[in-house]
Amino acid sequence: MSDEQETRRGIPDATVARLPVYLRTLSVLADAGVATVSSEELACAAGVNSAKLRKDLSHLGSYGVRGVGYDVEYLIYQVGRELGLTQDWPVAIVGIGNLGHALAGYAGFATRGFRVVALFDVDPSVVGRVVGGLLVRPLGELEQVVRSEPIAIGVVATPAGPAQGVCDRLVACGVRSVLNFAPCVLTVPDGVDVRKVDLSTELQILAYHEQRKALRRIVQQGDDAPRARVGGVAQ
Amino acid sequence: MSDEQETRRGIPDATVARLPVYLRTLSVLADAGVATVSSEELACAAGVNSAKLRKDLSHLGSYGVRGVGYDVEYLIYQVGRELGLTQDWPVAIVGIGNLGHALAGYAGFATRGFRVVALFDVDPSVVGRVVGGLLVRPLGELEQVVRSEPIAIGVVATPAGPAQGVCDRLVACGVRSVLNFAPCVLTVPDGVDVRKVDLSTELQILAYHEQRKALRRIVQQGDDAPRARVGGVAQ
DNA sequence: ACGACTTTGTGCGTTCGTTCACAAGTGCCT
DNA sequence: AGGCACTTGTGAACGAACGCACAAAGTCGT
Repeated sequence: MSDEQETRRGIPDATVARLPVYLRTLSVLADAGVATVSSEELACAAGVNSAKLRKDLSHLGSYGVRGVGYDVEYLIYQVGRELGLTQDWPVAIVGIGNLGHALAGYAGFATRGFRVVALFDVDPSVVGRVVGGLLVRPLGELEQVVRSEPIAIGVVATPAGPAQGVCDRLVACGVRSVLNFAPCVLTVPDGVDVRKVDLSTELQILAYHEQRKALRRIVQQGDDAPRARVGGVAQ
Repeated sequence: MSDEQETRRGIPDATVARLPVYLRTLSVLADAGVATVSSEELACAAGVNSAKLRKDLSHLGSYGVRGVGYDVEYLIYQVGRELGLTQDWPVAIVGIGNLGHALAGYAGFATRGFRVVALFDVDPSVVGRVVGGLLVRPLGELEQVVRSEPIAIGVVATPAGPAQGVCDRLVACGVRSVLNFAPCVLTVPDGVDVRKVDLSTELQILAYHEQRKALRRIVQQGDDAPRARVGGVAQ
């Protein structure tokens, strides 16, 4: 695929989802003083197949050197640039409960171009307090603040009930990317991206596999004589 | 595919990942007093294609009635059973910082068979405090506690540094499912499942798409003439 | 300068997931 | 009883993603 096409069409979603992992792995290597890394080493550290890693990186361009590997610093720069981390992304968090509190103080935000610039809540007992060095504002000021300081990404950390309403208001203010921690599906117009982070969902997926593993053990025990094809069960 | 095969081989990962969403959507409907729902309605509420929803549900069995739809209560029971939510899953959280604090108090845990039974931290200023009704224990007691009250799922909410060590200790105690909030890749032996929740990754994915949208707007505006090279981004 | 060795970038077959489209089944109304 | 309107469950086509395997391209030692 030509570079022109690549730029126009974009990178496969599956690849984009892995780039942050590569980036973090690379940062660890850089901090350890590693200057060059092969796809095999990097893939192993990132927990993926090396061919997949190479194909992923090839979507960004040809930044490797055959027989040598990738220059760590240079690759960090290229991946970061592709992800848009060379820019500054102002973030607003709505809903400063337990989770919002944790998010406001999360160091990971600051490290990579993300800057929390505003916190909002409806609860009068929370409004006015300072969390993570920022004043918590009443939700009513959302429109005004977002207009004065353009917000790129809105984080919804409210309960499920008010989440859609908050999201609608964010979108109305021009926010086109939303990170949703509320346990519900958010509906947005075309051109707006939503990603959901759901602790409960993850736990339930783990529970499914856990149940499966328990079941398999039982089958294995009681399955001495007849049907011996226990080995074939594994994924 | 026969039911026998289905039970043995399991349900596709992509389907398992959506079941919790269906379950929550169904619960909302049930609370609203809805007795019966069609695949089209449920799919819309859950934000997926109706054919996909039907195929997903068909993996659990034939629980729909043609011409009518699905019985909400019955489907809730079946999905919950498939996910293993009829059982009780004891959960331990390691790392009671901002995030661990939020997790310990998260209501979503309790609602569906998950029961937080132990909290651990290394920080002496946190150990001994009561969070979400539970005493925070020193990390040294982990082995002892996990043995006396079998833990099904371990939640790692520590910084990246100690995460792998904590994970290893959990696995050594017999924990076979880990939910990882630390920004790093956890390596575990076969038979252990790990799922990662990463706020920073999600933000970076949003940033990528946000950058893309911004770029596209620029191209659209300045693309009257021949098409100069798009922002010179790729090279 | 040259050959042996290493590692990238990618073409290709395979697997997994999504979507369409429709036959088969169900309830309702006449 | 029979026809009609509606909905499920699924075969089949399509598309995305994965991983193997290898040629191309580079380094390093002699």
